[in-house]
Amino acid sequence: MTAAAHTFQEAELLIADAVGEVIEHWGFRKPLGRVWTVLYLAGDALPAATLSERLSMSTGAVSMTLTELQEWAVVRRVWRPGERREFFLAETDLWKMISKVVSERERFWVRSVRERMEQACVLLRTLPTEEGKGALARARVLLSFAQLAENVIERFLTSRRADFTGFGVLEKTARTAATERR
Amino acid sequence: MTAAAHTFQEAELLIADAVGEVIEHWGFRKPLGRVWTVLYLAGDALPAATLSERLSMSTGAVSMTLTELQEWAVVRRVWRPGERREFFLAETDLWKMISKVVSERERFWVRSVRERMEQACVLLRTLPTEEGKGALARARVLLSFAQLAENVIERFLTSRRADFTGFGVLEKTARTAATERR
DNA sequence: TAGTTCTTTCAAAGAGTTCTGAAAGTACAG
DNA sequence: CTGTACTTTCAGAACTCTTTGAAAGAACTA
Repeated sequence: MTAAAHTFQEAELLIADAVGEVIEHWGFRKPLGRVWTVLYLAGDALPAATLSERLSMSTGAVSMTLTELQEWAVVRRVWRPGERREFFLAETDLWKMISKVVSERERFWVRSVRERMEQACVLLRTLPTEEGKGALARARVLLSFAQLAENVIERFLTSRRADFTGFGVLEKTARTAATERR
Repeated sequence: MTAAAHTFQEAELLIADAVGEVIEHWGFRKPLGRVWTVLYLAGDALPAATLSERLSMSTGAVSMTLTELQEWAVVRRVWRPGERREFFLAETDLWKMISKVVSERERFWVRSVRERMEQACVLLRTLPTEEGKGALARARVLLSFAQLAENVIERFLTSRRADFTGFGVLEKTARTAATERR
């Protein structure tokens, strides 16, 4: 292997593992982030064997991971004329990917939390005791937090990027990237 | 047990489990959320035995959970004159709690992700190949996302509540009860 | 001091999750 | 149809995380 190829794979692994952590923090398995990252950085479709090699994963693990990534529409399968094996290509629109997960997973989850809190408030309202009244007041605070979260998600999904405009690193940096100085 | 007490505990468990899930989603153990919730809803200090009873947890689990909650300054220990056992009281300022976690945990974590991405970009800059240049461009996109996240966190911590003003369920309902401003 | 009551600790059990790799499945070429 | 190349599946292994409960510890009382 050339020195350049070695450097490339070092950087690749560094980013793959970082993304793996992020994605794990978000409730997915680490390998999903790692595999997606390798495909994303490649900028081109790659066969499963390459992924297995570069990330030291078994064929089984790669296969399962690619299946899951395709279910989330974050990777897609492509055919190469003349090639027998299949290639995999990463989705590149990050906002689209994030929206999809928020919309298909977070949304229902937060709603269920909010609903259970409402249900609990209904129960607490029937209580005449001092303890019951106090608990109701506090339960309502928690409920309002759940509602806040639901609102934020709803707005995010309609506005496509919530109110992150103004935090705007993206607008500037994504193009020029004057960031890594060392 | 009276009917009212039964209703109370049903509601309590409903909320405790919902909060447990939320907190688990946020990377903590479920029992932390459950125990905190019981204390919070009680609005008063409670002995460990009560928690163990109401949440069906072993004494050991309750003790460990309370220790962790105290480390996060989300519960504190209270001494009652004439009582031999100790009582535990929930912190009620939700924003304060959230800020603390973001500040002491998320902040460093996101920074480490961003740093690794910068490091990877530095490596990729040295590559003359087409593959290397393309990967660098894409790595910079990921880096800018990490920077965005870091910015959001930073702003959240300085503004105490990010730009959630305008999503404002909280202004109506919660402010009076939960959040006394600083 | 000894006795009582409550709390903490931690080794081991238990539960849950993820990965491996061999075998089965699929698809294509000759 | 048969052989080859590749992919998927899934039972079991390996691993991680959590909880239990008994014993040690601590704090107070008499």
